[in-house]
Amino acid sequence: MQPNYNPKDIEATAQQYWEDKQAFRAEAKSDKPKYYCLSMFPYPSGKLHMGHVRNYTIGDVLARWHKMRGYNVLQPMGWDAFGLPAENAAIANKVPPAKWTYDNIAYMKQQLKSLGFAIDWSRELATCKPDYYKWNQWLFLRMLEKGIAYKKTQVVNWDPVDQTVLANEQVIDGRGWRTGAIVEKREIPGYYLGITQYAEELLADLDKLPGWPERVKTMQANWIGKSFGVRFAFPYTLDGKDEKLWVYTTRADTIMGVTFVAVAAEHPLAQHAAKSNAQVAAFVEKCKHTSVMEADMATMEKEGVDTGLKVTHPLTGEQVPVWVGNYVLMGYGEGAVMAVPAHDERDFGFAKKYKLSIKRVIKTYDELNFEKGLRENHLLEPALLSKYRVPIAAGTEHIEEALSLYLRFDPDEDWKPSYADYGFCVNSGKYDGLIYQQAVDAIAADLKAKGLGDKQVQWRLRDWGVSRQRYWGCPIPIIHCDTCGSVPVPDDQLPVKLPEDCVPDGSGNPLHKRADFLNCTCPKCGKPAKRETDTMDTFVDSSWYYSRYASGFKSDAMVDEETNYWMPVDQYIGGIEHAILHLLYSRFWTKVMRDLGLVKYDEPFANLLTQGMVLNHIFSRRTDKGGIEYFAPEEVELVKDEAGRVTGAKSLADGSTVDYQGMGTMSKSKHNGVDPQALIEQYGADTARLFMMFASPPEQTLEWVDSGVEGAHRFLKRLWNFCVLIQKIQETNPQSDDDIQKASGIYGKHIMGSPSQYPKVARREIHLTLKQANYDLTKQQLNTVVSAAMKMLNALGEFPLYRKEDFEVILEGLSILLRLLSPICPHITHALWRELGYGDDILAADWPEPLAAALEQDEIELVIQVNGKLRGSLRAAKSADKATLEQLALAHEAVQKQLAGGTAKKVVVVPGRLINVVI
RNA sequence: GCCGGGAUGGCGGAAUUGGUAGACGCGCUGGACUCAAAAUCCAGUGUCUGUGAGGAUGUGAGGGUUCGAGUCCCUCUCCCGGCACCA
Repeated sequence: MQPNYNPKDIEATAQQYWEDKQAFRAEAKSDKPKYYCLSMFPYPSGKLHMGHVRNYTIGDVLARWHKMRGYNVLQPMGWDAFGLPAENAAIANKVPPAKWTYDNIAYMKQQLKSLGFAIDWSRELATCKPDYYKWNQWLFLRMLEKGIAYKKTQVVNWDPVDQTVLANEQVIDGRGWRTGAIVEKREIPGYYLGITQYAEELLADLDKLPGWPERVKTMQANWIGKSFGVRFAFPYTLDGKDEKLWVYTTRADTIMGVTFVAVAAEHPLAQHAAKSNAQVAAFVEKCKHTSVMEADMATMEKEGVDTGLKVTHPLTGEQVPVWVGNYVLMGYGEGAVMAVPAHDERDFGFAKKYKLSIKRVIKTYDELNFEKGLRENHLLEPALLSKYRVPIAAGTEHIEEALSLYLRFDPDEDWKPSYADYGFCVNSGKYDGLIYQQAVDAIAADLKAKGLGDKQVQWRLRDWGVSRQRYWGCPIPIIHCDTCGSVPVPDDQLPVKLPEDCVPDGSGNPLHKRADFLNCTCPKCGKPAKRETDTMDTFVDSSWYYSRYASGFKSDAMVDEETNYWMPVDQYIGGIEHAILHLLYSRFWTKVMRDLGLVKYDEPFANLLTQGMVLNHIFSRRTDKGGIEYFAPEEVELVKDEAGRVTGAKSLADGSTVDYQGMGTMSKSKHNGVDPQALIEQYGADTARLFMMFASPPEQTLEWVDSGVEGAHRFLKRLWNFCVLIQKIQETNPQSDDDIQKASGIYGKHIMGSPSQYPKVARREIHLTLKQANYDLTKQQLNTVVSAAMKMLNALGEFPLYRKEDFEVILEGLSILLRLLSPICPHITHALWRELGYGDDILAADWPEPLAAALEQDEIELVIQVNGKLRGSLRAAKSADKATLEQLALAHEAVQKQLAGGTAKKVVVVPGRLINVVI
């Protein structure tokens, strides 16, 4: 055994051992229960960053832990290899995205291997390979046949200078990131996948996922957004023709408070008004430059203009003005909304801004309760006043004043959130007094009778637009023929291969210039035709890779029967940022595959662990052109205020000022990723893994700091040194108490306390800590598993070897410690397990379980509190009953001191824990 | 803005789910070893107060429930993730 811990040697040796034994190859034939452990595959951005190390170490710990507990484990790995960064790299370095991507994969694969992950590399895949993306195309064609895929117009960001479509990420404050040009909205045709056809099932099946975090299920449910409302129409006459303006609302109870209607700029009514009204025309034009992003839509200044047109209120018959609003989107719902300024915050602000009338039609339950509470109590109670936040002195009798303060509805003042609360109708004619559901029922019935509307279920979820006007993606298998229109590529001509030698230059899709790709013959009529140049959203690639891993990689089928053995994934691990889109798309894709008879499962991921993001500082600066550039944290010097908070930064290169953007996810595009390579080279993979797991629990956001790496490494060195010592003692083959004392160097020295108690205490500590660690593993709280291993080493190291049998306690404890630590630090534990002669392969060892006999104790310590404050403690027999404990506590000097001769009002005894004396 | 989550010493975090707040580690301070340094080992370390035993105070802010609140309830502040073309 080497006297010093040398991670380079032992890690290489351990990895070679696993390689030789093909230790992580998964076979679908097994008597053992299966465990499919999957970490989200990486985008090959160039180098791993700490988020990857965190993600894959968590997965590896769980995979190895299950392997040791007797499961048949599959842990695969691959590459989410299509995407925008490859094109950006091509623009910057003039290298084809394919070459850049394959080089990155090679480098990152070697990085992953050096971390010692228990991956079955025989199942590696890359989504940019034709044998993979062929099946994207094949399934897309099946969806087309079933009417799940279809074509319609989509709105995109258009950079007028580069003449190209921009991703949302590439639009900074309404301008193109490279050109600084003001971005325009453009409508172009594109393909959509009908995920809304599965909305009901996607929502309902969340209940079949007990192994998912509640927060993720809540987010998905809110995203799908099932709502029960009323769709109805405002009739109007235009150019002598009777027309209807349709809207949808979930608040039909407020319909009598409608004072205007707002339509999108692209709505036919707005378009009509624009023809004769220059003001409307100008506004419609201006709306072309508003953002397509929801976050921008929600925060931007709400603006509008009166079209001068009027529609008829379907129930009152009143004439209602029609406005164009920049906050109404043509693509969503009807492209028009009813406005009830009294009970909707957005409408309220809009009405006040443009001096439109506000009509109150709802009185809330709170108002009713408040009024009732006041009248019944006569006196104003503080609790009631504070609950309703009425600024009036408590205890007075000014009931009418309090009522007027709370009940006052004043459109001249600011909006109050309570205006949007549910309640009962007022100022609503025949509907007065009806509560929400009654009012909605009555109003829907009346509208239906007039043929102007009905109840309708609506979803927030929209169909999935999959067309991307980009080169580095999976080609959409469509051929455009002048005679036959859009024709699907026949199955036997799949895959439509993407040429791998293009170099994008930022001005549109290079496929447009590739005659060899573009020109083809129409499969229907045989005439010359053009290929579709749009490629698929990369979320398509990641929507089914898990089922491909789990199958035999057949060239003649998307998946095979093996997928039904491994699937669903038993543990999926990935960043919380994927909580909605990726996970929802994957669930949808699985259900489509199931309906096509390809797979037999409804849901792809049985258990989900959402890893917290690894954050680092973000620094950026505007370029001369108005675009944006990012600086890596190592390129700048922080500027801090007196409180030590980061306020800005300076470039180390030229001392110029750089903007501080706060903390954010490590990413290639923001240049704030930390490469683990230096860490691995200096300290080894085990230290990197240990530190990452110890830093915080998996689900928690982690702000990157590397202080503490030393500590993790120190622990491994201490462990190594301790094992060296133990091996030396072992080699002396001690036969007596004297032998063991001589070997451990305590012979003839005085030992404090009673040496016979030490092994018992240490052994209990080991088993108790193991119990906690095993429990933490089930909770996937891995940072405290590391603490447990540290505690065990502390316990073993503190304990003097006095009797011959004490050495057995050490050997037992050490075997527990090594096995517990092995999923986190597989290399060092592999080496030590063999060195100390426990066996050949720690992976084949049984997982340790705490022994009841080691945990037993007959006396326990109880805490004594007086009025909930800690005042002392006492030792009592484990079997002592409540009355005995109460007597002991009352007799305790600390309690006597507090009582000062008085008597206790009450004594609370919590068995095994504490006694609280109330005086 | 909307949806979801978070906030505990100088720092990362722990707390058996309402029962001893600060486990474990980092950092810092002091000491041992050394010609010296590194490494290693030992001791201390929330804050205030006290020579000391001790006392007071303390889990983002404010209020509430309880014998007892980091944990439950209400209100607020700040931070992070997502918002449909980053992946």
